[in-house]
Amino acid sequence: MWSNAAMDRVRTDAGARPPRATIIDVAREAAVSPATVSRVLTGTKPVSADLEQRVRAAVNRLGYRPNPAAQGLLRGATHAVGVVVPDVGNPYFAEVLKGVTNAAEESDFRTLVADTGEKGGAEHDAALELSRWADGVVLCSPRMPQRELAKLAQAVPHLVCVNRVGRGGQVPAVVVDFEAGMAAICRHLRELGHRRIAYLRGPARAWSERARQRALRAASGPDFEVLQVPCGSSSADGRRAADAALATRATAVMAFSDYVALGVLARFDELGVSVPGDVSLTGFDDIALSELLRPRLTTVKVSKQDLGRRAWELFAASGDVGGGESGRVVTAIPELITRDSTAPPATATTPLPKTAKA
Amino acid sequence: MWSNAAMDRVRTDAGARPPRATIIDVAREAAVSPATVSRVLTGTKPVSADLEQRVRAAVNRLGYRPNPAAQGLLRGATHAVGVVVPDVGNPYFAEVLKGVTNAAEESDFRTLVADTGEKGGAEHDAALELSRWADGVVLCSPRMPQRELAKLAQAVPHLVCVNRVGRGGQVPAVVVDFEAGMAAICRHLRELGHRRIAYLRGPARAWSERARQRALRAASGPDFEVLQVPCGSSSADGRRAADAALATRATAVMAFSDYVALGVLARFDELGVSVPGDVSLTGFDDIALSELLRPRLTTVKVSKQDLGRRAWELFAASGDVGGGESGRVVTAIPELITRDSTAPPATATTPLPKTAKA
DNA sequence: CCTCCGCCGGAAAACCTTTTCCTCAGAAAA
DNA sequence: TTTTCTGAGGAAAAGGTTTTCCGGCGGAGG
Repeated sequence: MWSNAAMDRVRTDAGARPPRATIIDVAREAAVSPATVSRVLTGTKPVSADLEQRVRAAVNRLGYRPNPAAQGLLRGATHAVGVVVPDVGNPYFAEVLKGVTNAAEESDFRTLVADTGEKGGAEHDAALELSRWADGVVLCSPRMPQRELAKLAQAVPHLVCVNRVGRGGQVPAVVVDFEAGMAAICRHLRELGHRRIAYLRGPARAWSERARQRALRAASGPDFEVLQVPCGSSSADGRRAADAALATRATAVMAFSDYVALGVLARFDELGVSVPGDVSLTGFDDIALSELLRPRLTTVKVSKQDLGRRAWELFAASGDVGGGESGRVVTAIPELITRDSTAPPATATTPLPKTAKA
Repeated sequence: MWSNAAMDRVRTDAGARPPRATIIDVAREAAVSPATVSRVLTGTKPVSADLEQRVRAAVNRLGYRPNPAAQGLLRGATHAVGVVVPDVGNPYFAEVLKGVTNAAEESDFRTLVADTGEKGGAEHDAALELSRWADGVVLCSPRMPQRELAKLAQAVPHLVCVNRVGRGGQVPAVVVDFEAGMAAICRHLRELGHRRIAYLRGPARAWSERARQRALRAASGPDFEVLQVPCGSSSADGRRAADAALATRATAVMAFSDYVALGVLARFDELGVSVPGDVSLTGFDDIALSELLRPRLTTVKVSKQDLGRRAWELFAASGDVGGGESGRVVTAIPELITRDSTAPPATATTPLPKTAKA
C-alpha cells in the first residue's frame, strides 16, 4: 500500500513543484537590480525610501522568501543546529531537545534532530551526517566510547556534548553533577536508616556511571552497603531488573533514573511489594511524571530544558576566537526532591538517627 | 554569563572555521575533473575503474563530504522534512516525531523540528518558515482554524496534517478515528453499568472534538448521560479539571487523553478518591506510561509512531503527479485496551461514594 | 564656476555541486 | 582500411543569493 515506488520518486523528482519566486523576479517586478532587493531585505546598506518601498511591495506581491540553500552556500553557514538523541520517546531527551529548540529559535536557528534509536554505533554516523547540514551538533550520547568521541570532535566543527565530558574537558559540554546527585540520595537514605541498598546501574558504558560509582564508593561503609544490580536506562529495563533488586533483600532501591524507576514501580506493584512500605525507591532527573506517580518519587531534580538551553549557548559561544579555547564544561548541580517513595525501613526496629558506627 | 555578544558573533561570523575541502580540491588531488568526482560519488554515469579508484582515495585523504547547500541549490530540494509540534515534551508528539524521524532516515532525509510551545498563533509561522528549509512539512496542530490551515496548505508545497483534516480532505492527512475510539470507550463503560459519565473535553478548538462529540451524542440516551467538563490537553489541565469532574457526581470519567488522565489520577489520589473503586477513569492514545501507572489505565490504543511514519509516507507519495490528486486521508482505527482503571460503578450496590458535595 | 567627496545603485563575481553538451578515442562493421 | 557508432571524461552552465567593485550623480567647499 505504501509503495516504495512512490518514495523513490520523490527522492529524485523534486521539480514537480511550481517554481518559487526568486530574487530576480522581485528585482524585475520592482524595476531594480537584485542587489538592491538583497540590500533592502538584509539591511546591509541603506537604500532610498522610494526604492525600498517598491521592493517591499514587490516582495509581498510575489510572496518572495529567500532560498536558504543559496544563502547557506554563500555564507558557509546554515543557521541550523543538529541534535543527536538516543530516543526522543524518552522524556528526558525530549526535554533536552525542547530546551535546545527553544533557545535556537530565539536566535532564529533551525533545529535538526536525529534519533539513533539506542543503537550504539549509529550515533557517530548521525552526528557526522548532521554536521554536514548544521553549523553545530549537540550530542546526547552517554555511551559513546571516549576514543570515538575524540575522533568525532575533530571532524565536527562545533560539537557540544550533553552529560559527558570528552577529551579531558577539551570539548564543550553541559553535564549534571552526577556525583553530587548520588551523594545526596545516599545521604537521604542513610538518614532514613537504610543500611542495605540496591543500585540499579545504567548501561555498562554510560559515561555518568563513573561519577555515580564514585559517590557510591564514598558513601559505602560497614553501615551502608550498596549492592550493584545491572539494569539499563529504560523503564522496560527497570521492570526487568526489579526482581533482582528485590532478591538482594535491600531495604531501598536506587534507580538509574526516574524513567527506570517507573518500570520498577510497575513491577513492584505486580509483585505486591509496597513502596515505601516494604521498600523505598529513588529515581534521578525528576521528570514531570515523577510528581504525578503514586507514590510520588523521591529523586534529584535536573533541569533538562536548561541542559539543552545551555548546550545551545555553548554552541553559540564557540564561534569565539575561531574555536581557540573551546574547552568549556558547564556543570549543573542537581537538587534532592524528597517525596513519598522513601521512608524509614520497616525492618529496623528503631530508625536510628544518623549515628555513624565508624 | 551567557552573553548575547557571544551569540551575536556566531550568527554573523561563520568563517572562523577552517574551510572544508570542496569537490574541486578533490578533483585536483585526483587529477580529474570535478564532473568525474561527482559522477563517482553519485553514481550517475559509469567511470573507469582506474579513475574511480583515484577519486575515492582522494576523497578519503581529504575527508571530503559534499556541501548540502550546493546540492540543495541545484536540485531544488533539501532532503529534509519539517515537523511542527505543539510540545515535544508531550509523549504523544514525541512518539509521532520519532515515527517521522525514523521513516525519514530510512530514505536518507533529515528531520527539522519546530516546537511551538502550545502557543496557538506560532504554528502557522513555524510551518511557513520550516517550509523554506524543508521539502515538506508534517503539521501537528490540532487547534489551527480551518481558514488558516487552508491558506497554509497553499503556501507550503508538501503539507501533511496529523490528526486533522483540512479543506474537506484536500490536504493529505493521517488521522485517528476519534469517533470510533470514543464509541468504544462509551460502549465499554455502558457495559460496565455506568449511566452518568463526565467527559473532560480538550481544548476548545481542537479538531478532534467534533468527532468525539459525534460519538458522545450517538452514545447518549436516557440511560447514558454524558456531562461535559472543560479541561485541556495537558496533565496539568487534567489535574485542574479533576475536581469539576467529581462535582458532576458521575461514576466514570473519560479524559481527553492519557496524558490528561495522568493529571486526573494524581489529583484523585490527593483527594482520596480511589480508581476504579470510587470512580472509573479512561484515557485516549495508550501512551507508554498508561501501562506503567497504577491503576493501569483503560484506554484506546493508537500507534503514534505509525502515525508519524504514515505522515512521512504521505509526504513521500505526494511527489506523484506534481501533487495533482494530492487529497489523501489515511485513518487509523484505535483499539480498546481494557485495564484496571475501569470497573462497574460502586453506586449499584452501595449508597454513594465519598464524593464531596460540592 | 570647478573640483572633490560621498553616497546610492547596478553589474558581476563568488559560493559548490550537478548535469548537459561536446570532444576524442577506441572498437566494430563494411 | 575506412567509416560509423559507442562510451568515457572534460568544459561550462545553471541554480539563487550576497557582496565587492565601480560608475554616476548631487552637494559642498574652494
